[in-house]
Amino acid sequence: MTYQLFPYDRDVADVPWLDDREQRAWRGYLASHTRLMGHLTRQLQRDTGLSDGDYAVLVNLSETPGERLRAFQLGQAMQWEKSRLSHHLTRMTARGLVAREECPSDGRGAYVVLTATGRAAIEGAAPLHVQEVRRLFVDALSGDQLDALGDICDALRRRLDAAGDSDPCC
Amino acid sequence: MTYQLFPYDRDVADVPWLDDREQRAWRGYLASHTRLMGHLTRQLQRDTGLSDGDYAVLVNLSETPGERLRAFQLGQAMQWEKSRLSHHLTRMTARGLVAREECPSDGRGAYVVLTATGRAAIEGAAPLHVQEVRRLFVDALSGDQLDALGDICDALRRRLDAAGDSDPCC
DNA sequence: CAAGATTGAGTAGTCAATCTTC
DNA sequence: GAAGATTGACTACTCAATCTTG
Repeated sequence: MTYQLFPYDRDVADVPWLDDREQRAWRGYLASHTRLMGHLTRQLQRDTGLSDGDYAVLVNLSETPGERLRAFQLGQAMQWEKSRLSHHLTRMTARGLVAREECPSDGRGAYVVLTATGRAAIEGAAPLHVQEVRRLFVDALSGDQLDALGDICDALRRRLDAAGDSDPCC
Repeated sequence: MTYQLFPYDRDVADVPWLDDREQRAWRGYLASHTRLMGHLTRQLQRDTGLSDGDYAVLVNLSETPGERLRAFQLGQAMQWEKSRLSHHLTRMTARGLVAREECPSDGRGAYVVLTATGRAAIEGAAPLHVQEVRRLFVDALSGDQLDALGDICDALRRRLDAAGDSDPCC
């Protein structure tokens, strides 16, 4: 199975290429995210032993009353495929960071629960992580830029909603 | 991914937490990127058989005079670890998308060259991909927003440069 | 049958060690 | 010794198939 050129089943000849302004925004968006997340990921792993995925799971659970979520809720919040989530939870369970519990109201379902170990891990990691986010993101931008970026990301999210983004996690 | 930040219910000494405006920008930045890239990645794979990584390699090569780059240049452009690049080039070579060539001026080095197959692949994929980028990104934003985002991403990269981002690819 | 979730196989990425050449 | 690059082992993600319950 290979590269395979796709037949032009859509009218793609009329799609205009990106102009300079559009290229600058798009490529800058991609490049800044790659570099920034690369830095934060390495910092987190080195200083706390947690991956980005670990951190995301722990944060979502810690923010919930009862420190528990149904697996599918967790998957939706993180936009993860269900199999990715299941595999990851298996690994985190083996490390003692989370636990699985049966769901009384739905026999198919499973709760994911924060353990004491998991709580300690996120409480230790969060301040270090926030420090880096502040240093490399928040403090690099003006207040106006933060607001503008918030608006931009909202617009992108609305567009994805309108486009009926087919989500593998739902 | 560091999706969200853990809200402490007690004061954390010396770590200024993110306020609402900062949280909105940071979480929006992460969430919008996750959703947008997820959509584009699936579209690219489904319609062209190329992964994000394949596409990035092919674009970088196709934009170069001679359609060739030293491996380390390619790695820097994409911010990839050298081992990741090497493994990926091995797979792309097996599929006939790129080829390796010896470097005359430096016996240690290797050139990565676009093949005719690779050129056909990127030429077929690019219009479809650009169409999606335009639909979900460019057309979702105003001209002012595109400029603002360009400025924001430049600021982020300047901060990373100044921070002496320790790069695994260099 | 649809939804929630898990499993296994195959593919991709990371880390450390290695090799060659400068 | 350092830079460019590759390799192998281990870990992580994707896709399709499966199982159970609603």
